[in-house]
Amino acid sequence: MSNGKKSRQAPLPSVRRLPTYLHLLKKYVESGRSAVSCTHIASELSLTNTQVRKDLAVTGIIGKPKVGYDVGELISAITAFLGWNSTSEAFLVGAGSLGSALLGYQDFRQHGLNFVAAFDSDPRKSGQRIHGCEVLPLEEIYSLADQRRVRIGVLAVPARAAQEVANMLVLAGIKAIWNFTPATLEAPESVIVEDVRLYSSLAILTSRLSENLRETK
Amino acid sequence: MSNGKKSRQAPLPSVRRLPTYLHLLKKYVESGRSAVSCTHIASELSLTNTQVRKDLAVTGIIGKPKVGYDVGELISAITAFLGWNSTSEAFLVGAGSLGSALLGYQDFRQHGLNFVAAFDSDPRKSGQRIHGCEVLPLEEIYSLADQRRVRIGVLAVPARAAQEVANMLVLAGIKAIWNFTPATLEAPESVIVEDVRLYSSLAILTSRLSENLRETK
DNA sequence: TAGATTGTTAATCGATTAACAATC
DNA sequence: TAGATTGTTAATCGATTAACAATC
Repeated sequence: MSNGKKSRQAPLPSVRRLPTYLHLLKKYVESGRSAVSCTHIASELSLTNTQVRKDLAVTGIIGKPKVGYDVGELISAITAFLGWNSTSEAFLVGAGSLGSALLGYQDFRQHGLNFVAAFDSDPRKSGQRIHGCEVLPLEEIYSLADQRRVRIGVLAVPARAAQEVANMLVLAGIKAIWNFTPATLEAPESVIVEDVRLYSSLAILTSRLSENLRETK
Repeated sequence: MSNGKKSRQAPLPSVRRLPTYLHLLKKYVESGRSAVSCTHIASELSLTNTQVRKDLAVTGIIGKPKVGYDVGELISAITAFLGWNSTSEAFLVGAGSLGSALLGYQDFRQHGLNFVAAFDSDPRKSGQRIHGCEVLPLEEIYSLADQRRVRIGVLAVPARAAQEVANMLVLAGIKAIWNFTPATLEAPESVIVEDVRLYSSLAILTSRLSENLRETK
């Protein structure tokens, strides 16, 4: 039952590591380095060279034995693979302090994300501009999503409002939701939901910390 | 060569999921539910019941066949396991918009993190208060870290300053670094480094999105 | 009691790591 | 040429899932 368009999905752990490689490679460009080997990247990031090689392979890059990879080519390959060579229009929902901070990330535009408007349920925020982005009442999501072809919704509302706002985004035709709330969202199969899970990261930190403290006691 | 204090480390993926369970359980408390089964949690979060059971087991909780787990007990067990039943003093470094947003997260105090001061290299920010937290010049890290027993450093500086500030935190005797920058940090074995990796999350989102767009074309 | 659920052992799956031939 | 490095196949490792006896 071999399906022709299977296209061998890249392993998620590999995709997650690609931005780290990209960050390192950009430093190399600044320092004038033009080629780099997996061995070198691996030792820099405390990984194994085989892992780096496999990760880079998912982007389709081809290296040269004995030389390694061309830094510029590698940057292009990763950037293209991640879809960071073009931008998608995005809405921010929830213009609180986290939301405002996200609007201020100028770097997002170089990483596929272009905020075209922000929304907030608080009427006092309507009409304000945050980092150059206009804040609008929630209800205007629908008309504006139509007008601009907005693909991404960034969710930075309080957890209890998350599902309701997610529903609105889906209804507005958004293709992907970047969820900064701790809520687990329900959405149709066709809509991509990516959870940031800040508290998962904090959980790792604090559980290891309290483990250490127990040990040294 | 069996080492008595091996203590069978909990799998990281399990630890990452615990906060999600906790979030759900707290909603149950509000709605008055007092017991819950793995099957129920699993269907709510689109996981398998075996996975939920294994995850909960790492906290040491014991359930009752036919009944499930007591919601209150389960909340206590997860909270204790993650070290969220007490707080550690924390420094924020980098009082930009992201840093300010983090200082505003009141919820962190319920999750083991208590900001006692913020630091920024910009002298114009010194003396300001952000969400009740005083902003101090970077150099004062050392004296203040001594004074309060500060365990956690939260890094929200620009990537190019990350390593330098991390070094300062280590020198100041910090036990764990929560790294919001995309930089890969070097630190002694004994210091816990937990990376938030916002761009890894964004990479998953945009790569899946551009994959979808290619398919529908 | 019957049936749902726990706790645990075994099977499966996927990612990481090791090994090695091909190459410039 | 010799040696470092790539690309790829095989072995290992750990996490997820399945199976099932014990239990209230």
